[in-house]
Amino acid sequence: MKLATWNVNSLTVRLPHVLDWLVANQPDALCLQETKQEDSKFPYAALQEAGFNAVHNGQKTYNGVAIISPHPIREVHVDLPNFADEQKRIIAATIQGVRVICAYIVNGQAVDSDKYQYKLNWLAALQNWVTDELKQHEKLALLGDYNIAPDDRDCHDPAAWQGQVLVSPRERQAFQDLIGLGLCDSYRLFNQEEGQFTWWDYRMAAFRRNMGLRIDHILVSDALKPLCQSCLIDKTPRKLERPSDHTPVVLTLLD
DNA sequence: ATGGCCCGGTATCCGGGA
Repeated sequence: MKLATWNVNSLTVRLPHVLDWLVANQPDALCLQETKQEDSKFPYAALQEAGFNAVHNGQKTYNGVAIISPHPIREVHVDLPNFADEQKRIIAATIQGVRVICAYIVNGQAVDSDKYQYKLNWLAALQNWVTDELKQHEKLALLGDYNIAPDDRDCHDPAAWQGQVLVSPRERQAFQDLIGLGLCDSYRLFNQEEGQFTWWDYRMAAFRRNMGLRIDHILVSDALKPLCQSCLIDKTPRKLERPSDHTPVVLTLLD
């Protein structure tokens, strides 16, 4: 089984890349973030033509999440319960017996901003909800754009980023709190290197210079951990014309 | 040569992303 996550930074712009990637990689589930479109604009027909079902929780201009799969998509859930939020950041579904949660975690902008506090509150609500989901679904994967680089290894210049949003101690603690639920960072099961990134700024030739962050993650429950075969960052789409600034992360599990 | 972006909206810049 192959699970993947990709922040596409507008599905309207990136649909050709997504379709090409789906055909080439044939994932069992692809989680998208930042579709930036209402449900009525979501390209169900184009995906169907390529052999994929999809569910979408979208809004105009901002945010928006989707799960795409060639299999039946069951038990669909949107948004965090007990957390009033206009922003569309969560969609979950059961696919081939695995609970797949697609999350677009808040960016936070700057540690002294209201958006940072919203990020921490949102993460606390996520923690509560995932706790409940784990009680109901032993095989669970939490995929998405976390907007958190968990460790200094996951940042191209830890000294320059010290204390900034995306690497701040409180955000990293929230990430570790998720790990504490019995999840693990599947990428780090296979690779301990620094300089392994999933996002590079569009500016400053950051991709060519590998000035990036590892902020897109696939966390898996204890029941899935022994089934993990590989977890890879696919830089191919980042090299295309008009790329997303994020690139896919792909986890392969034993069936 | 060390750095100069990209997206949507209804805009001819601005807010947001990270």
